[in-house]
Amino acid sequence: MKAADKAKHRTDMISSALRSAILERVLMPGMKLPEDSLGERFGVSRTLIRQSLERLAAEGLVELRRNKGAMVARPSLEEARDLFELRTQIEDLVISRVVKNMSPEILGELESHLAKEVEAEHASEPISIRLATEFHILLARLAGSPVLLRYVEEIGYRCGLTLSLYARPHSTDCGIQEHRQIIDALAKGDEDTARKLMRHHLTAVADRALFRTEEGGPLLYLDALEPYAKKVRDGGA
Amino acid sequence: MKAADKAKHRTDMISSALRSAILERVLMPGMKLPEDSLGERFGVSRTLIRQSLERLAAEGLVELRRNKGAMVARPSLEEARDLFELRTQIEDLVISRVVKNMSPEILGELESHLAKEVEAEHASEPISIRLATEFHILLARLAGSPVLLRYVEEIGYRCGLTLSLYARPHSTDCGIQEHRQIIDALAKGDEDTARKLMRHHLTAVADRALFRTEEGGPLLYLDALEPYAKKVRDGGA
DNA sequence: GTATAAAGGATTGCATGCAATTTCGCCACA
DNA sequence: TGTGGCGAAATTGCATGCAATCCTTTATAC
Repeated sequence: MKAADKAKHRTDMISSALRSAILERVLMPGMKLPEDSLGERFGVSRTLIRQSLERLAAEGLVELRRNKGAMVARPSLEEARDLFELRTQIEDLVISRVVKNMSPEILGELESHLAKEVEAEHASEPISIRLATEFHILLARLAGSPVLLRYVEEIGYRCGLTLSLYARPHSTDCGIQEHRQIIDALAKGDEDTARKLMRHHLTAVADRALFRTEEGGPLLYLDALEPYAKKVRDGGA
Repeated sequence: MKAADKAKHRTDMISSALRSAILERVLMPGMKLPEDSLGERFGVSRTLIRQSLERLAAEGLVELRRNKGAMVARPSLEEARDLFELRTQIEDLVISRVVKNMSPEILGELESHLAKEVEAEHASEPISIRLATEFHILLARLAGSPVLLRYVEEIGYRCGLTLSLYARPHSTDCGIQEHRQIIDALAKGDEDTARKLMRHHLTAVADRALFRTEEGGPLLYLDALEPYAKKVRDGGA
């Protein structure tokens, strides 16, 4: 039996690449995602592209209109509100589970991630946004419930997408300072404080998403996602 | 523009049919789901079957092992516990939202569903199980959050699947009496009581799933799902 | 000049074909 | 009799082809 039994395969890699491209704002909301062009760029046939798009559609990152192709989702303000509200409640569940599971290893993982965030603070904005999102996902993983993890991932991704539509450009979208405080509260086992901090943190992020840019209709598809495609074609991790 | 713009299409219908078959215990956990046979039975090609299976796999109803085909999921006891715990917490969120949205129409929908449950009480067991599951889903719909609805659906389905693995056969899996009480509490706007009742209700269901049947390996695929396939082939709703 | 209709091009929906992988049966051999 | 390996059958992974649908452009009528 190969060690690569759990090898992620091409569909997974393509999905990940597209997801990253969306979250890092290389693919903006409203952009069309034609199967042919994507297939050509990733070096696979439409079959795999279609699978990936359907997966992303299930996550709410892509809109899939019948006979009219896929495009990066453009969540409405109403959906966005719903999403952010649900997010605070779901992450409440995460917090209480992480407090219950708290251990040195867990603390270590959190610290290690925060270090990465600090390091990337002055790097390119998309990367710091991604790391900020991944902080929440790491927390969810540490909560120990696979299903909860999936939900936090999905909500987190969709909130990220929403921010790229509605948030003002220059917001440091997730305060590193706030992550710091949350970790400290968790380390002390202070569930209540951690909860409050998380709530405040998420509310702050949501509030920054208040006024919209009102950018017009569907943009044209941009093929500057070469870096994403390359990884997939090379079969790299 | 056709009125049938939102026409559910074949993949949706097949997914629904398979989901029903799983929840109504026509397809038991561990059964193999070969693309060919299913395609033949539903009158479509493997392409659509594959799409459906992937969708169900995303919901956790189907396990999809690489190069080894699909089978009805066999959730472990650990997963089951996780699922039931998460379920009570998620449905807490549902309760408080429904209380906030309470209105005569909503009450009407609840009553109307309960009537169906009462009517089917002495009908075949699979149908009453399905109706019981749908009570929770109806509540989630009335909560007004599409994402929350999806999560409740998924968790509910998976819990239903779990019950078909671990629960004793003759349990009236969801007390109609308990649904009755929950509706009453909601009607009075008594969030706390409704929450407690729901918690108790779900715990009761989960507890019935304590001792396992320990049925062996993967069974053989049964093609007695003709009724499900027929609807799909006829294009009926 | 505007509006409507028809033709052409582009894109998706679905089926099928071929190669790769796994599984199962069979036979040899200890 | 039990075990190991080899080969055929079954099944999935992926690509491609054709038909159906939608969008765009052009031509024609008012």
